[in-house]
Amino acid sequence: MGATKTDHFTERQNQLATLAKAIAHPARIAILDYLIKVDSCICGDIVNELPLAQATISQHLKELKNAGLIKGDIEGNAICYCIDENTWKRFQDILNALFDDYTPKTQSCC
Amino acid sequence: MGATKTDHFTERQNQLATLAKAIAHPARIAILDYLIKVDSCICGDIVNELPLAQATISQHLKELKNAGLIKGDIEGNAICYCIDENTWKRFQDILNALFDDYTPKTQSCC
DNA sequence: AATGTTTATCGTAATATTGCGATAAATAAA
DNA sequence: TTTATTTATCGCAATATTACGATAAACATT
Repeated sequence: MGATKTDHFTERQNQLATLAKAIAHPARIAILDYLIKVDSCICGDIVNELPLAQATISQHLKELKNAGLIKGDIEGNAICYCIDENTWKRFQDILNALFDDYTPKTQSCC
Repeated sequence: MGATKTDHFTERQNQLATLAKAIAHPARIAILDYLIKVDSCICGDIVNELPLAQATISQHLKELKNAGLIKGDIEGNAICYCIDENTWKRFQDILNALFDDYTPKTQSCC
């Protein structure tokens, strides 16, 4: 096997899993950190910021894009990346809902 | 290769990546959902709730436990699982910080 | 002691991820 | 047009993940 059985779970569970997987790698978090830090669309200087080969970073960018967390526009011979506000917000909402649902119990068996 | 270069990234980036990876699967989200829903420590009826084999669920539980998101106590011949409040809170804090850092830009190039 | 119940682990197979060099594709600059 | 610059993709190797049957381990029940 090795393939996740997505059809057995709810839409929300699958969505959250997909978004979480997108940030489940330090390099992709570093990319998002940088996108947030520079506070503007960046045109491909991520390669100089991270200790990874260009091909590897391009792949990570692709995964972030597939998950919808970032988007990119062509700008000359460079590409301009920035955070996708909508997906970002949805991600935040789903997580907030999850965290809100949990209330620490006073009487815990473990 | 195939192994992530954790040493090149910050402690926080690696921590967040590890926690995100723990919830980067619908089955593990379903487990957390259930743990939250029943609002008490559960003693192993997760197997009946999910459409997965017992061995598979045990493996997912182990991953959640390794990430620190849940903990389990032996209780007779069953095991009692519940959410680990501390890690759960830390996860929430790291994510909140990430989301707080981002402010949607009015002038976006993409 | 023998049997059942519950959870963990082992072994295995299928698939996914990570990383990078090489190369292609597209535009800019000369 | 030729040459750089920038990003994407291909192909490959190494490793990780997912899933499950079989089995072990631990305790409860009889």
